This record gives sequence, C-alpha cells and structure tokens, in this order.
Amino acid sequence: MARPVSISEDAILDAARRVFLKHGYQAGTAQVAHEAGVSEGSLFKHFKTKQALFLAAMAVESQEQEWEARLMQSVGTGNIHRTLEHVGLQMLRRLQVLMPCIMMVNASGVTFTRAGQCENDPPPLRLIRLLTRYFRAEIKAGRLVMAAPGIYAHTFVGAISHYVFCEQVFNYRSGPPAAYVRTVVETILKATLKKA
Amino acid sequence: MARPVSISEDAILDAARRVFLKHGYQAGTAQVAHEAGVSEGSLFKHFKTKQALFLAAMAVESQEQEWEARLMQSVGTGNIHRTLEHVGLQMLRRLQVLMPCIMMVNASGVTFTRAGQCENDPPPLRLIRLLTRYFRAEIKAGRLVMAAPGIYAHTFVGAISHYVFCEQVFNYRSGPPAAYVRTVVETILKATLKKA
Amino acid sequence: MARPVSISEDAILDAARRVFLKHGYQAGTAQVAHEAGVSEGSLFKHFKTKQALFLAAMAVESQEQEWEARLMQSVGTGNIHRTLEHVGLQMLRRLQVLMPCIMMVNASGVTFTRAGQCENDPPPLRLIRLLTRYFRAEIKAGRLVMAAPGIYAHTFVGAISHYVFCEQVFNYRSGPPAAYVRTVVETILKATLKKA
Amino acid sequence: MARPVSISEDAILDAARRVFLKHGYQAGTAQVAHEAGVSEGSLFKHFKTKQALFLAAMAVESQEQEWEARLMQSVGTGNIHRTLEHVGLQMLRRLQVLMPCIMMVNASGVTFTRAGQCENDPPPLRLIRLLTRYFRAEIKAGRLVMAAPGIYAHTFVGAISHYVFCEQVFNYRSGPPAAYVRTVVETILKATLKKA
DNA sequence: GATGAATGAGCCTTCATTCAT
DNA sequence: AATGAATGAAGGCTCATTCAT
Repeated sequence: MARPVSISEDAILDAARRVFLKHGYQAGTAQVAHEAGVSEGSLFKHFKTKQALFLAAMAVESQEQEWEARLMQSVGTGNIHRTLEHVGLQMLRRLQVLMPCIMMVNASGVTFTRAGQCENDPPPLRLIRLLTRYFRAEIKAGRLVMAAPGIYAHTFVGAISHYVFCEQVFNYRSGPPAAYVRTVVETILKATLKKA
Repeated sequence: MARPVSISEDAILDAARRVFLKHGYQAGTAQVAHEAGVSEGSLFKHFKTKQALFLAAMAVESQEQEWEARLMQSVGTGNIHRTLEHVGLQMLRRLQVLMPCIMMVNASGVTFTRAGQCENDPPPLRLIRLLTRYFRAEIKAGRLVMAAPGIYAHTFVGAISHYVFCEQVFNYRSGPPAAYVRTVVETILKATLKKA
Repeated sequence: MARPVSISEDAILDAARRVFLKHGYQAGTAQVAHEAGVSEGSLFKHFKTKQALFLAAMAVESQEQEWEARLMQSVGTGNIHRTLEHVGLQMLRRLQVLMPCIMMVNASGVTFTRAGQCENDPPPLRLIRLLTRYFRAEIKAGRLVMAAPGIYAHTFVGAISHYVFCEQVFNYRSGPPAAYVRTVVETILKATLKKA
Repeated sequence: MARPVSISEDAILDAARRVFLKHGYQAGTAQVAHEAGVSEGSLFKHFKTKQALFLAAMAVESQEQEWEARLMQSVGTGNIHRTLEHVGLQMLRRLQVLMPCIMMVNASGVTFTRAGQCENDPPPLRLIRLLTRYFRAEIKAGRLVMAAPGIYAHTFVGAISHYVFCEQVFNYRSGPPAAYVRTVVETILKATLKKA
C-alpha cells in the first residue's frame, strides 16, 4: 500500500565498504550516501549511527566456507600436499577480503566489542584453530609428525596472511599466490611429513 | 638570545603515538596536546598540520638496526639455527612496535605517499629483502638449499609478522614468542638445511 | 464513490494538542502521527504544514459559551454574589484549557497573526470585555459603584487567570478553586457593592 | 600570556534572551551567535549545550530585591495604601522581565528541573509568600482584617501578573500601570482595611 | 617560544515534507 | 484515501587551526 522499498541494504553496505576501505573511518557519511546513490537521510533510516554502518560494512560475513567443512573429511585419505595447497589458496582468497576490514576496524578506535563480528572467533583465528585440528588428526592418523601443531598452524596461516598483508599494504608480492602457497606447503611438509 | 626551546618534540611524538594508536586518527589534537602536557598552540608550532603530526608519530624511525648489519657477516661461519632464532626474535620485537603504526597509517586513508616514512622500503619489506640476501649468501656458501629464497624469506617474516598481528589485534598467542620462533626456524631449516 | 474518509480530524488534533502541550513546538510530527494512530503521510494530507497543524491544535475553539450569553440577562435582577461566583468558576474552568494553549502559541515564535484564532479577540480579552459590559450595566442599574469598570474587570479576570497560571506552571494552589473565587468576588463586591 | 578573554558571557546571555524570547526555543544557535557577535564555536565553549544556554538565558537572576526586604519593616507604621502601591509597581516592573522567561521555559518542553532557577521558589510564588507574610503581620498589628491572607496575596499578585501577561501576549492594557495598581490596591483595602 | 581564547568549516543526525503505490 | 519509504535542507556540535598576548 505504501511506496515499495527501493533501497537495498546491501547496496549501502557495499558502498560503505568501498568508501571506508579507501579513506578510512573519517570518510563522511555524505560520501557513502553519494556512492550508494542514496540520500543521506535514507542512510540513517537503515543504520542508526555512522559507527553502526561502519561496523556492519566491515563485518564481512564469515560463515564457515564449505571447504572448511570438507577439510576434516580428507584426514587419512587425501593427498596432503594437494589438500594443503587447496586450503592455502582458499584461505588466501578469503583473507584478501577479510584483512582490510579487520585492519580497518582495528585502527578505527571503535571499541571492538566484536559487535557485528561473528559470535565466536574472528576469521583468522578460526582458520588457525581449524588447521590445528586438521594437523592433530593427521598426526593421529600417522601421516604427520609435529611437536606443536598449534604453532605449525599459526605459522601456516601467518605466512599466507602476511602475503595478503604485504600485497594490500605495500603492494609487494614475492611471486604469484600459487607459487607462494606451494613453497609454504612444501616447507612445512618437508619438515613434518612422516617418511614411509 | 630568544627564549630557549623548552618543549621536546619527542615528548609530543610519544604522546601522539600513544593517543593515535589507542583511538585512531580521529583522536583530537586537543587530547594529544593534553597527553603531552603542552598547549594546543605549541602543538601546531611544531607540526604544521594534524596529518603531519600523525605521520611523524607513526613514522617509527627505521634506521637499520645493528643486528641487521651483523647478519651478513655471519654467512658461512655461524650456527644458522642460532643466527635465525636470534634474528627472528629481534624482528618480532621490532615488529611489535612497527606493525600497529603501519596498520594505523594504512587505515587512516592518508594518501600514503611514503611521506615521512623511510625513503627506501618500509621496514617489513626491508627485512624480507635482507633475509633474502642472507639466504642467497648461505646458498652460495653451500649451507642451504632453496629454490626460491625470496619466498622463504617472505614466509619467515610473514610467520613472525603474523604472530605480532594476532597478538595486537586478537590478543591471541599460540605460545610464547621464543617457542614460536624456534618452531618456525626449525621448520624452514629442516626443509632447507644441506645434509652433510 | 471513492473510499470514505476514515480518519477523524479531531483525533489528530487531540493527539497534537497532547503532544505539543507536553513537549513544546519542537515535538516531532512523527510523534504526533504515532500518538494519533495515523501515518505521517495522512497527517500532511489533513494539514498542509506542521505550523498549520500546531495552530489548529492550539486554537481551542472559543465560541461564546452559553453562560456568557446569559450573564447580561441577569443585570439588575439576580444575586450579584452568586452570579459572579458562577461566572468566575466557569471562567476558571475554561481558562484551564485555554491558558496552556495561549502560552504555547505565544512561546512558539510563530508569527501570531491570529491565524486560526478567533477572528475577534482572544478569549481572555473577550472575557474582560464581557465583564466590563456587565459591570457597566450593573452600575447603570444602580447596584454597583465603580470608577473604572474596565480595570475591575481586568483585575477579576486577572486574579482568576493567574490562579490557573500558577496551577499549570508551578503546580501551586492557595486552596481549592471555589474558595479562591469566592474570596475574589467578596473582595470586589465589598469595595463596589452599593449600600442599601 | 595567552590571548586575553574578549567575550563576555553576559553579552551572549543577553543575545540569547533576545533571540529566544522573540522566536522561541527553535531559534537556531547560529542566530544567537550572530546576534551576540560571536562565532558559533565560542558559543559552545561557554555553554556545553543549546539547552544549557537556553536555561541560563531564561534564568533571570531572582535574588531578593531590596524593596522586598524593606516591606516587612513597614508593618504597623507606614501608610498601607502607599506601601502596597509601591510594592505593586515594583512587582509589575519585575514581572515584565520575568513572565516572558517563565512562559518560555514552561513552553519549551525542557524538563523544568528548576535547574538554573533559584533554589527555592520561582519568583512569582516567592512574591505571593512574601505578601502573605506581610498581610499576616498587618492583621496581627490590627490594621487589616482578612479571613484568608494567602488568597488575598494570590489575588493581588495575580491581578498584577495578569496585567503583564495581557500586555505581553495580547498587547492589551486597561490603562497605565499606575492606575491599574491603584485600583487593585483600593479594592483590596476597601475590603480589608480596619475601620477606625 | 608558549599559551589558550577564538574561529568557522564541516560533520553526523534529525525531521518536515513529498512520492509511489 | 491511506501508507510509509525516501528525501534534502538545516541544526547542533566538534575540532583543526589561527591569533593576540
């Protein structure tokens, strides 16, 4: 009966993400509104406050990806090399989206009460935990030998994460992602793969 | 002849660093002045603009540390294990100071013209380059075997860097720094140390 | 033919009166609409502008009450004491409704072009004029002696008006309305009633 | 040592009073600033909030006037007629300043916590109480006869108050102030002055 | 040099009003 | 007729920066 809704909240969030990632939290709401092709009034109809908008825009939904779910099923059976390379690339791709947001929120001085973020761990930590479980399982399956799987997982995610970090922040790459991931995987597996 | 300067620029920068790192770029100059125990007028006598103050505060001087200089001298002679562990810990400690600033600047939307930063590379990249040179040298010395020393260096710095990142951003540690560094070094060396 | 009107203008005005009297002119149209159980769109269908709504809500219709009409008929015949007490109480009751609106309009800064108000005098003035006529008539009828009937009328209405004023603004009463009115009437009559 | 203060808080308050009394609470802070010949920034340096400014401007200081203090000293001795006329005129003059502010605050919807107002009674009530005490004293002194001095005081203040009210709101006067006050005094005294 | 009072541009947010259904 | 989504023009308030001492 009333005028139908014509503004997609996602469009606003996309615009906000673009603007905030480019100019930081000090970007004006006017610019966000303009970028979203929406009036400033409408912006605040959808998000009570600039901070709410910001957090919503930065809170890239981090629902478990399907490859995360499949990882544990490969324990004991699949080719570890290929599994880890695949996982590494997926992670890298995901982190390319997540890292900027995480850094942005972290640098905004907003009291990071994890509001809007996933209720559990922030994504990078979840990835570390997932990998730790995976390593443990492969150790139990007799295919890997590691003293401290948690640290290996941290190292693995760290190496990948930092690749993204350097890419975003310094525009630096030591080669293409695939090559990088392969080397990381090889390094870890050479050190931990159980000899036949 | 005139009244001597009685305000230390470093005191201002320290205060600014503290304030900006805590509240982000949107922290007010008033707060910085207060924290530094200085009038707002004096602040702007020393730094023409807020942005200049911010960049100066975040531009942790990154002159080459003495351990960096000594690293290349150990090529071919020292114990690689110990050398890398030492280097890793030094890096970790240094990055604990650098990372927050780097992230802050990156998130501030200030057109990162590298103004105020070192004229060459930003610190993390310099570390990667340094390590790459070191790896190359040890390869030539016949003590290491690596296909892509650049990637290994990147991995090494990345693993360490990410440890700091998680510490700062998520307050997460997979064990104490020393243990972490040791595992990282072991992993890399197991994969690359030339067998006698 | 078209859908019949289903929104009572009076319901809107009642709600508006309640809201404006409570929160002042700065109360939002949204609140009025909500209080009236009507959409904001409908509000502006009935009243072109907020100011129009406000004035309409504050313009308590001030058509001459029936007791006003009867007052002049009692000249020369009725008991002046009883007549004035009755009149005073009616006035008091009426002013309890009128005063807040008058004050509200006066304080709203709306250019009081008497728009929406009665075309003649605002109610309190009409009461003063009415009483003046009454006093004059009773003087001519030889039942009262007054030098300046206009001032006496003003005093009478003023005393009553102020009772309401204190009640509304300061929540102060020097006794119940009836007692107050009686004293006021007695005072005036003791000073002006012609001795037999 | 620093730039000397050049803005008088009173100048701001005067301007604010003028503007608010003319246009109501909805007058903009910009207008107040302009009227005061001051920047908007300075305004908010002196008054944290628009509401604070408003209340401060409307809170006409109501310290006891010296004639109030002298009134009780005349009990039993002075000429009651002249005393009351003098008091009435002083009150009238004072109320010309106070009434608009009282009405304004009352109509602004600000939660009248009496903040900024005198800590005891608002001025009009204080006047009623003062007069009540005076009447009681003269009764005890055997110069007046009254059943309910409180109501007579209320009536007296009410009559005067309303004169100001009509003047301000309707631009109506039933003669000059002096004549009005004289009639009011005569009326009351005719009814209550003890016959010799 | 040091101070802090003063400034004014700009920001977030509200709200009266219009519009499409 | 009735609705409520959408708008854009202010408005209150902040804050980087300048100024007068």
